[in-house]
Amino acid sequence: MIDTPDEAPFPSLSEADALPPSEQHAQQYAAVRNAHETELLEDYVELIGDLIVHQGEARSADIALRMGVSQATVSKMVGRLKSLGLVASKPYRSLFLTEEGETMARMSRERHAIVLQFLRALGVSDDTARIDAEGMEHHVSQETLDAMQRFSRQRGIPD
Amino acid sequence: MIDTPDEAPFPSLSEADALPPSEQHAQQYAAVRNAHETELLEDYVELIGDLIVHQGEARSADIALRMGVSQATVSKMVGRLKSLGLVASKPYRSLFLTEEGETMARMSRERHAIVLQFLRALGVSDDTARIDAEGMEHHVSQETLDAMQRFSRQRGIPD
DNA sequence: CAATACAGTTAGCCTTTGCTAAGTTATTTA
DNA sequence: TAAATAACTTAGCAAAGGCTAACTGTATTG
Ligand SMILES: [Mn+2]
Ligand SMILES: [Mn+2]
Ligand SMILES: [Mn+2]
Ligand SMILES: [Mn+2]
Repeated sequence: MIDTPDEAPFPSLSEADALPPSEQHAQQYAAVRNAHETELLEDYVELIGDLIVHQGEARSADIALRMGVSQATVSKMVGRLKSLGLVASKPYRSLFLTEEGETMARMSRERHAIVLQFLRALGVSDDTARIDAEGMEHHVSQETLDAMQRFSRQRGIPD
Repeated sequence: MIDTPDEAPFPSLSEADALPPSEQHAQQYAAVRNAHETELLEDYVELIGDLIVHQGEARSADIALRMGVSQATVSKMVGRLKSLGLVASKPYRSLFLTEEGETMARMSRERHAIVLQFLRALGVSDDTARIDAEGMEHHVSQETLDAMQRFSRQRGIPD
């Protein structure tokens, strides 16, 4: 049997980091699963809000086009958004955000903008920054957002 | 009908950013959907590799504990990993990574480490950095990884 | 104003990712 | 070594998020 000392004589530089305690580890994954539950809702309400601002109204066909999914998929998702009280609409008519939907949209938009600006300030190209921000935004805590904002303000491109 | 000028006389400072062209916008969301398809696979192989290194073997019960899911969920996922050729095992025995699994685990682990180190270098606390890195890692392009690594090396905590 | 085109919905299918409950195999210990 | 415990698997269920095909309603326009 190979001799396994209780404590290494000195820590090797190439030694891999130890695993975190399992409860903490589990919490990491739980936070990710949690984010996944609201991600799409956030992107939908954000997009609906943006369409209302930029095009005057939010129509399912536009959402489908911009999301890159079928209209049927949008229709089903809109049903879910309505049942969650985030969106209001009459059959065959365009979409509106409820108060709650507006709030979620505003928060998502702000968070999205912070992440995007941060990536640009880091030196990432615009196209890549947009792609990465679309996914990263949902996995960024307030603490990290604050750090990003500090960084952007300090050495970022103005505006 | 309301008069809509072809071009605004001058850009307002508080004007919201225009929406990206719809094809580009759709590509952003497509990239996120794409990342979601491999995310869990990456976390599983990474964890299996880590367990083998740190505990000598990877057992389903450990994975379930660390992932924070039921053993049944792990069992089903392991079936998928095997069918994808990432994992090998005999019924009721512990798990091994195939060559392909090792490769995916190594890449995931490296990417994960870059993101984690970067967040710490940005000034984010360890606990938060771990949580955010677990989700962000799957949505970070090579270009962004490079930028993160540059930043960490330049003003990061050494090691 | 009728025909057509466009927009929205519904039905039915699939995959992924989770769960619980019940069974099977392996390991530990009395 | 038999019983008990722990580990693993299987079956069956559900929700989320995709799809296509078929249908219904709205808007345009000849
Ligand atoms: Mn967004
Ligand atoms: Mn997004
Ligand atoms: Mn990881
Ligand atoms: Mn992860």
